[in-house]
Amino acid sequence: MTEQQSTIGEAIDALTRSVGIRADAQISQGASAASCSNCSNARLCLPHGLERAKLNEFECMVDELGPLHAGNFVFRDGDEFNALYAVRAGMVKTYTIDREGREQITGFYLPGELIGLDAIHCERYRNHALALDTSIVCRMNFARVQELALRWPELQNELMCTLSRGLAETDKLRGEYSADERMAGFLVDLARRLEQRGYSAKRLYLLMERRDIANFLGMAKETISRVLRRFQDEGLIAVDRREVLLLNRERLDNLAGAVLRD
Amino acid sequence: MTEQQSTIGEAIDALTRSVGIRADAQISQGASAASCSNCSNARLCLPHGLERAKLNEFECMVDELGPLHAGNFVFRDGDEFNALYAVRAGMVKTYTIDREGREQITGFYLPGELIGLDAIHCERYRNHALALDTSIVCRMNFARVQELALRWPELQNELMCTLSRGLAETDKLRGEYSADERMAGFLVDLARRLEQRGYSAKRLYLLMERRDIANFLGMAKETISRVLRRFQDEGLIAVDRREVLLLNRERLDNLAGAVLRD
DNA sequence: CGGACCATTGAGAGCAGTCAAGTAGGGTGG
DNA sequence: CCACCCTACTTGACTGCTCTCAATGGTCCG
Repeated sequence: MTEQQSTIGEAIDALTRSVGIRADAQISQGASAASCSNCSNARLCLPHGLERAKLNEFECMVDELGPLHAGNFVFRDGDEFNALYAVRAGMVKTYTIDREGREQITGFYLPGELIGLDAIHCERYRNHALALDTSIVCRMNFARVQELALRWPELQNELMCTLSRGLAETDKLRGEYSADERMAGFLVDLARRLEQRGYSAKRLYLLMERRDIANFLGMAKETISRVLRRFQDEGLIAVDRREVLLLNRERLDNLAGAVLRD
Repeated sequence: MTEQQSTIGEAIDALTRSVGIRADAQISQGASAASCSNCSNARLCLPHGLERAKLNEFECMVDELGPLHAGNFVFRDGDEFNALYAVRAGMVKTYTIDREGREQITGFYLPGELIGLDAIHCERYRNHALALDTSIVCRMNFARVQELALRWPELQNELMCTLSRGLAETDKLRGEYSADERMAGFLVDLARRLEQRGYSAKRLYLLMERRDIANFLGMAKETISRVLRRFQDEGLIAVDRREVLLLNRERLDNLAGAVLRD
């Protein structure tokens, strides 16, 4: 692995160094005890709102996995469900493969976001989860999470709020939107989430390929190209391969408004 | 209100009679203590899995509201969130109105299904909930549900499973499907849910108008008409206004397969 | 009977998909 | 270091599905 080009990639390198893991280590997907107390994502993640003592107890049941490299799986569709995963660094995409072999991307996950919530109600994961870049994830045994949630009202509440937020999010994507609206919605949503995590809200590095974005948004990859080009011609953004600069956030927000409904 | 024409309507009448409420009462939207122990939806609803003693305690905090008439609101977008609602009888649709005044339907709810889950993470309901037919709903104070969920692991689990199931459901609707696939998906989904509740899986009475179905599925109402007609011409269904007979379930399941992903 | 509302049907337009060709990096091997 | 290839991306031409607009038909009411 050579120099990282992405802001996210750079951040991962910094992070992995800080926890004493070399991002370019060969096959080191070992598990080690996590430290939620020191994690900068804690306020966005499941243990959000836990007081110090509880946080210390909570992190005992969290294992840090990684570094995963681009293309490594966190879990696969059909695997037995027994843990939620939180992204600690990097980016993970989830997707299913239907009977006809067609891929359907269900989400892109940033640090602090939980993966596997949709598997709680059955015993198996319902999609593949794949690292898009060098990533670290935290495994949280769900049975133990549930035990703690019985003892700590704030944890129970956080879990339910996270699930509820997920429902509200996906509700937004109903309805028919133009390619422009979808694309703007995607960019603005990503920018906001990155901003929450302390990254630049103006400069996005898309770790996924156009085909993935297209699939996620329900359009053809050629349309992604065309829309990005038009956005660029209109001065909304500047595109250089996978790097996107948001130049006119106001108009983008406006376009995205229909989709994101805020 | 004259003779009910729908199977659901008839069932509601029967039900409302059985609980001593006249369905055609004028403005009787009073609340009364509910009886989950005697409710035929219990196995599909939140108290699913609770033993007798707990069920008795659970139902103490449940209020039955109704009968609501078609067009009555259960709650409105922006109302303070403090309770989940379960449909006891009838059908409820939920929808939002965006800044431009456009309606976006987010769901149709059958007996035993929970409304308001997406509001848990904020203090306010995020959409309007409106009875499509004479309906009875059960109000469950959420703070008290949470208290009970702390004491009863099976209730906590049921809540999380319900939320998780909701996430998995909405994930299915991602992706781009043809008008035919969407329509078939809608019909098959409805048939399955009615079947679970003991209604005919072959004969559907659509309580909502074409415009609502169109909106929900992200298509034009004219397209709904055209697809239904074509389905009829091809012998898949028989349509008489809002009544739909499913004649070739296998081919419908097949068409729906892409959308429902089973 | 007339009005309101919903649904159907037809004609035409447009957005986005498909197919196909061309471009550009990035990586690999000689 | 260069030639080559592979993959991702872009761009163009054409097609087609579904939308929009508009007129008509049905049903339920008063």
